[in-house]
Amino acid sequence: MQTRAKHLPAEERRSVTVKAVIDLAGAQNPSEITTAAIAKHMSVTQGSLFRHFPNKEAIWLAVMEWVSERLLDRIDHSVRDVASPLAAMEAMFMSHINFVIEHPGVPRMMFGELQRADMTPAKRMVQTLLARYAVRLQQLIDEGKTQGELAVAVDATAAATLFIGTIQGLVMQSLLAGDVAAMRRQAPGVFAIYRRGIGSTL
Amino acid sequence: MQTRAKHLPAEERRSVTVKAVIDLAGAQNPSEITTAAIAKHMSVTQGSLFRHFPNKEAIWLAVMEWVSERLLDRIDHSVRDVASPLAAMEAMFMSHINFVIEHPGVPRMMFGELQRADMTPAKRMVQTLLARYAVRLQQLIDEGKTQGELAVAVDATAAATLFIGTIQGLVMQSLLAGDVAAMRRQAPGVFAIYRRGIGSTL
DNA sequence: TAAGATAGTAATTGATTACTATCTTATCGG
DNA sequence: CCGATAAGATAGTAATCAATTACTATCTTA
Repeated sequence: MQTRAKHLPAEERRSVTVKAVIDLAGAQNPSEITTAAIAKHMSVTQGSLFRHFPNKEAIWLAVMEWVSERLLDRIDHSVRDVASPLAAMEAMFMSHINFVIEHPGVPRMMFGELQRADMTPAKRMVQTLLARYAVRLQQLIDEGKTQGELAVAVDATAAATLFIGTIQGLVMQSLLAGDVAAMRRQAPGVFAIYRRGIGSTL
Repeated sequence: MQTRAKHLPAEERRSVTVKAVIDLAGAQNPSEITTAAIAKHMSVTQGSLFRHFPNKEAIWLAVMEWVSERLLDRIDHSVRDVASPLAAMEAMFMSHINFVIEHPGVPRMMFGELQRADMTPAKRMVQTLLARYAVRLQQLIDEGKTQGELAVAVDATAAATLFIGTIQGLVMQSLLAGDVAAMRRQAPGVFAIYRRGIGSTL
């Protein structure tokens, strides 16, 4: 049969490619995603991918750019109009969790990219994303301390590391259970412990 | 020149192979470690590996068996003779961190194995390891509650998830910084927040 | 010390990988 | 409506992968 793939404008095709990679990463080890698998998932021949990307690395870079924009947008939007720093951190946490539930492959891709030995453009993009993420966290932590919501004695760097780790722990748990939605169930309990750990009041 | 590799007993050669994989995993994405790279790292030809392992998967299984034994031994030993459950958890945490610092590839291998789509023997071994780990944690948490060190209101499952996540967060941070030893510096601060989050007293 | 068992090498296998050259078809501006 | 061009298919490439082969060196032991 073999129907020919729909003729898409280049930009749109690139966007579809990014989406395909994110989909596939939700079901397997991201570093084992082949260009053939990507092409198959979007009903296009393998060779045609290279009409829109110079090489595979460029595909990964595009994916991480997509992730950076969407994730930062999401958490920024969730934090807006939340006066309390602690409540803002919780909103940031939950919106991040929701993002991961929608795109379970994302944390795997980021972790996988970070452990590359060589410094690829995609790896640099992940580092930049996490740096920006950390800036937002530090800011909220500082505000929380001055407003008295957070214990002044709290190590801000450790608090930021643990915030990320909290999410990583939930991701690991969802991998273990083979159930992504388990994250949403466990998230409030986990954050409650974290909040208690940094909060000023008991 | 090419000196011939030393003639080793099979068991010893398998042990050397496991060590080689763990070494390599500390420096690159574990899922991209080839049999050729393993062989080269232990100064043996690629094909000779298959004298001692039926296939690559069997090598991975052996590695995860090694990890399971050593890690559980380490944490069990660190917990022994510590009366306070909370102090025991801290000892467990620090010995785990030390294990990871000695073998930075281990958490990457475990995470990578967990996200395999198919159920490989190695993946099952990781699941078993984490299940045993969780048992030990739950036990300490329960003891902590009965002894009054831990807040009874704490969600035990969430506390276990966060314990693992705390370590994952430190691993991620060390990947970002490209500095494994950074884990040891940050570990106490991170655990302090965790302890405050589950402890009964402020 | 002869002979079998064990552990190594070197070369090659088919499969799979990212990538490319060439041909074909769809889309769009004048 | 037509020609230019963008986007697709087809069919290759060299490199690399895990695994296997035929053969050799080195232990072990009767």
